[in-house]
Amino acid sequence: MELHASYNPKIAESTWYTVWEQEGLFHGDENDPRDAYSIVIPPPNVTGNLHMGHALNNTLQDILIRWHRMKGKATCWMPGMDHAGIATQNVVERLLLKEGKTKYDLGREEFVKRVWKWKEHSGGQIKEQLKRLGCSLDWERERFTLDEGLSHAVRTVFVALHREGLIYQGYRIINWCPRCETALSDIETEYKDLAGKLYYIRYPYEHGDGYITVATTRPETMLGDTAVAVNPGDSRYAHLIGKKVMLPLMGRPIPIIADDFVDPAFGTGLVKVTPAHDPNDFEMGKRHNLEEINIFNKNAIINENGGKYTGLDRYDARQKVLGDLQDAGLLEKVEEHNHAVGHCYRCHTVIEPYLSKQWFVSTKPLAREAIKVVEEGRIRFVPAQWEKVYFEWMHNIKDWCISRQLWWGHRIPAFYCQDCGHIMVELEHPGECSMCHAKNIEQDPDVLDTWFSSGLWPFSTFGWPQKTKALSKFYPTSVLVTGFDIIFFWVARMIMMGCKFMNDVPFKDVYIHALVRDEQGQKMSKSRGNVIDPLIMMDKYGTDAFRFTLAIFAAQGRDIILSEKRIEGYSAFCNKIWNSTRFILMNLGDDFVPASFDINSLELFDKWILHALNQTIKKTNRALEEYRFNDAAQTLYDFWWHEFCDWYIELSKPRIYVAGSITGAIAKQVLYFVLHEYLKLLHPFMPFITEEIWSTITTNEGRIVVAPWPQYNEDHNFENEYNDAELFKEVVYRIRNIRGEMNVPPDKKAHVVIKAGKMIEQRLQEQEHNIKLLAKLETVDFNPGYKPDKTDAGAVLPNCEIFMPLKDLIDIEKEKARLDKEIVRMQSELDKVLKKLHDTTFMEKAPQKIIEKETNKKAELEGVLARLIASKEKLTL
RNA sequence: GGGCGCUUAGCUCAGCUGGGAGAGCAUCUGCCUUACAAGCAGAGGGUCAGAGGUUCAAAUCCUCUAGCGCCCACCA
Repeated sequence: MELHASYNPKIAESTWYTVWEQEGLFHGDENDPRDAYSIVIPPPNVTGNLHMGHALNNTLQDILIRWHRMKGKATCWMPGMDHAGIATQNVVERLLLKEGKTKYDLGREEFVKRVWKWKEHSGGQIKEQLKRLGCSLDWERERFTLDEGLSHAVRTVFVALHREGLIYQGYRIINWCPRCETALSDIETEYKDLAGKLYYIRYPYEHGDGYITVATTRPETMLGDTAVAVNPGDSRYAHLIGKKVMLPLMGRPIPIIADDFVDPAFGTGLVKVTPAHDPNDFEMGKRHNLEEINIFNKNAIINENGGKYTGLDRYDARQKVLGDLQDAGLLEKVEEHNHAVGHCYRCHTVIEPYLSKQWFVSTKPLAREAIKVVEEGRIRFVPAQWEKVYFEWMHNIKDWCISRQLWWGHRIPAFYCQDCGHIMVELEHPGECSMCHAKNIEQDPDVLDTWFSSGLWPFSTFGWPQKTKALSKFYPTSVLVTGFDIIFFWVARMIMMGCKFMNDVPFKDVYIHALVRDEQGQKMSKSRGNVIDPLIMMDKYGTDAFRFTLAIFAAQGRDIILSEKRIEGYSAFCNKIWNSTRFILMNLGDDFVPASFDINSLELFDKWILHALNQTIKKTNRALEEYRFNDAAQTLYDFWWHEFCDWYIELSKPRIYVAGSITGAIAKQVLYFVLHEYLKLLHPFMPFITEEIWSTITTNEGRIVVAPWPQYNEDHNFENEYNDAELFKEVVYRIRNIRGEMNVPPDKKAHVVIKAGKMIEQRLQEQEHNIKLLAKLETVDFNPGYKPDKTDAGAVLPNCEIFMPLKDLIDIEKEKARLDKEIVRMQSELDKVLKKLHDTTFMEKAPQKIIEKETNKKAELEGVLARLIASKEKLTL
């Protein structure tokens, strides 16, 4: 049993993942009789590279999965990727552009082939990166949203919803990205407040002199105006209703109509109505039977309906229109005006409200059940505040535009008879028209919104619509771990689809974690230079340190700005674990055999550390149960470094250094036991280093991946011993403090005298050798009647006093200052306590327990203070 | 226009159901003590954004204010 002199993460990280995978330890077996614990991965885009968000998201999932695997659950973590319609198509289009080609040069079939090729070639790098991160995914089950099985599930859902009337085709205003050349859903449009302008334009009356003035932010759309509207209650314009104005530039008479939508207080109270390019105007157009004139082509270039502006880009058209209006004296004024402008969430181009025929999901009926399951607590959001966000959106949900004019994605299973126009929605190509039996059938060219298929992810991946064993074993999944940014896109859709098609919730908990700010994460990071690449971090500090940092950062909150310094700090922790293990192994000896130990033979600090370990197990479990990853990580950190290493290991040294001693044998067993148990506790956070060490210290116990999770042990509950040890630690700490403050270096021989009552004296006397060891003392005297000398430095504890005779080494002024500081601190503590105890309402109303506590504190502080003052007086004599 | 979150040590952040302010890094002092200098021991540093309220007691609960950030919303 031997380890290298310092921890090199690269060795463990290059070894273990392959072993785990080869041994099939990550596979979730649907025939496993044990309780299931399952998670589906939020499928990363095939375009993806592991970024900080993925790293956090998957680290947390891996912690949960590994934890439950060790707890003996039948665990399954479903891996896979998302074809990511727009995002992926954009990437490949960009690649083509480098060859000077567009997708149209290739044609649809060839283009899609290219995307597949690209996907096979480079799309899988994130898979390797997830392995690098240590994610214990069940790769045997890996799925892709566009694979045959999932595509079948998508068609099945589409057809079923269509049969029920929950999917329909409609001619409506949707959000159109002129760059991606596709429709988008409402939530795929990001609104940004931009500084724009409000243009006041004069529309002359059709007959006679005069004009009215309308205000607009998008003057170019006037080319498609088919009316001007006023509020029916607006007395200023009542007389105009029914009259006509002449649309400038186009020379077309349009009516003035009355509609409640118009806000008399905005602009002039007169609104130009462009039904084809504004959702409100569209509604108004419907109410008033207005003509819908589409003036844009799919690239937001003015089409043949735009008169002389035909062929101009929307912004060029805007300038030209404004110039012409100006020349005609029809541009009354221009005001600064901030307003929200929609942008494509993939390419950030300004979207255009665009009238077109699209497929929609009628979401209200699906939302009802999805709301209910959360209300009833069948799905729980953690932190709970996100339920509110969820409800807010679900209650106001609007129909979901699911058709995309892309080539990469699930082709919509709607088939059009070219002869009679009949529309058939079928799982497979119908062959002939079910109405006229013509064979001239064409499938809808559009594909489905990527999120349509991801909405089925929790059940489609397990084989649905087949009734597979895996599906019944692992659905509903146990928890979904994701960021709040996709609650609407994904979480809500999964809940709706799961409830609809599985008749059950897709997951029981939704853990929403914070968002990590990364290079994409926005403005702040780049300028501040705090961009952090997970792959570089893993390279520099090791995966375990990186994961541990993410976990300890994963407290509730919204933004995480990771600091590299902290990762570095926790890499030191890895080294600490490594070296402390090395110490243990060096000292166990070749003949060491792990064995259970007799409780009765344990010494004080054995019991103390077992008690502390026990508490650590309890706290870690509780924290993980509540998704408080940071608390769990912090608990594990503190225990190992500040309890086990700082105290237990140090105290074990004299015991184990004596060859063949009984006390040494016990200490060795305890050292081994604590290490053995602790590695398991740490494993979900740091899979690699723990497996590496585990493989060295165990035989015939299998991999730590599947080792039994430590249990809280009632027999290891040593409250009294724990308190005794804490007293001892306090004494050592005080002596060290004197040494530090009075500049007594370790090589200077030092002595202390402890003055205490019989009980305390006896307890400390038992630990005399340990006090000497840890405070580096020559001697410790116990003398209840000790009269301190002027040259003694002292410390006062509630139940004992410590003196360190310094003779000529003493610096009286320094010692005075040290005591003064202590006196001031104690005095202010005491003042606070006295204030409470003198407060009659406090004495009346505070719980007895608190009063007792304060009373004890008072006595304690008074005693300490009196002795401190006495010590100080001695100095001045 | 609604809704939400954040503001705690120089920096990055913890602090669950209200009862003696914490971590990592940085800083200062002393140590290469045979597991670890990626270390050991000690120290300094915060009227917990501000104001008010509830309470015997508030970093913690409530209200308001300020600053920062996010989400939602059809005001041209």
